[in-house]
Formats: sequence, C-alpha cells, structure tokens
Amino acid sequence: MRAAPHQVVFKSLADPTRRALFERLSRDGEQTVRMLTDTSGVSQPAVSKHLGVLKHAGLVRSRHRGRETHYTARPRGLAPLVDWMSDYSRFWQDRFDRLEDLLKRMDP
Amino acid sequence: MRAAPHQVVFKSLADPTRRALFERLSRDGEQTVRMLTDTSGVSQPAVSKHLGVLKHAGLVRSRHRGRETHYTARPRGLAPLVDWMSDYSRFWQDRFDRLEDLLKRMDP
DNA sequence: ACAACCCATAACCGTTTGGTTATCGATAAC
DNA sequence: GTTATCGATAACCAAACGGTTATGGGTTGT
Repeated sequence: MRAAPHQVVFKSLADPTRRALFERLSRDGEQTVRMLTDTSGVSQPAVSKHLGVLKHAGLVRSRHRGRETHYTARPRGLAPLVDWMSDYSRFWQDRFDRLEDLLKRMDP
Repeated sequence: MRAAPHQVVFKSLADPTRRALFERLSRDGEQTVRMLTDTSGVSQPAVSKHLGVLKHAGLVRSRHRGRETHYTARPRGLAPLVDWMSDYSRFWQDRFDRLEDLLKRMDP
C-alpha cells in the first residue's frame, strides 16, 4: 500500500533542514549539492539524503552534468497540500474554489 | 527562541493519526475525546497527547463541560501553511495573491 | 456514599529519524 | 597517469517520536 501524496509531502516538509533546502532552491533557482552543502550547516551526505527525500516527494528535480548534480525546486509538488486543505477544511475549500473560478475566468 | 508557526503546523500534520483527528473534527464538527478515541484505533492517552499537539499548533480548540472536553477544528490554523507557500514558491504566490485580491474585492 | 466514567499526565519502551564518519565510483584538473 | 573533487551509499549512533499501561483528579449516576 503506497502512502498518499500529501502524507509524503507533509513528512518531507516537517524537517527544518529539508524545508530550508526547498526554500533555498525556490528563492535562488538551480543549485548543485556542493553549493547547497556550503550554506546548509550540515554535512554533504546529510544534504544528499534530504534531497533524496524531497525528490521522492516530488518537491525537487535533479539533473546530472559531469560529476555534479543540479537540483531544482518543483513548486507543483506542493499541490497535494492545497488539495488536502480544500478536502478537509471547508474554510479553505471555499477560498480555493473561488480562486479556481477566478483563474478559469481570467485564463480560460 | 520560539519555533516559527509554520514549523509547528508542519510537524503537527506530518503524523497520520494526528491528521486523521483534524480531518475528523473538520468533517464532523465538535467531538469529545471519548468519541475521537472510539474511532481512532489508538488509546485514549494517545488521543489526548495528539490533541495537545494540535492545540499547541493552533489547529484545534477545546472547551470543557463537566467531565468531558470538547474539541473543535480551527481552520485558520492552516494559515501559516498558505503563508509559507506563498513566501517560498512564486508559483503559488501568484495564485494566492490573486486570491487575496479577489477576497478583498468581494468582502472589503 | 460509592461506583463508573472522562480525560490528562507520568513513566516507560521500541522504532524512526536526522545527524555523523568512512568509502567508493565517476568525472575533472594538473 | 595521478590527484583532487563531486555526490551517493553504507554503517552507525543519540535523540525524538508515537505508542503503551498505570494512575489520579474531577464529575456524573445510582
């Protein structure tokens, strides 16, 4: 039995180090493992492991060139969170539904 | 140094049992600890502990009457997630900004 | 008054998790 | 060709986590 997408995403983002990596990739764009390691405060293997988790959750992508691996944020990976919120909180559902309508009307 | 709101919320929702409690309260409205325990699959103390975590995260409220404690979902407790998403993902920021505008125009 | 019930807390325990160091294959630099 | 760099993996470890049982204070029912 596979874990639901939102489960994996929540778990991934619960760790501050991992979230910092995602934030960094979102702010500054594509980065190599080395670059990420140099500002993360943890060791390179730790960074690699975290990136593995984020990748498995669909939150980042990787691209190999030569001996380096370049990682990129995948904003759409957050979609399961939005879906979950609208499923289980009418409060947000109403808001997201309106947003959906608005976007459709603006960009049909 | 206090933990950032989104950190607490992410951590709280990372656990499936805890998320199930929040989902239940969101779907079915106010519930006592006993009612929640009977369908949770874990012991009453476990439920109490989880509810404590959710409460600390601002995701539920509690109200005492007699010997029972009634818990309610607090949808606004999810706001830190939306904020975080719009801060660190331009993709969602654009969408949420539009939502913000829409809501302001609809309900000024 | 007493028994039963509700819920929170404490003490404890196995598993998971986030970190480390060591290592190795692959590529780049000299 | 040799040396240095990059990044993934393995093995290991302490701390955090999610569960349990035991208990006790407060409230309701008989």
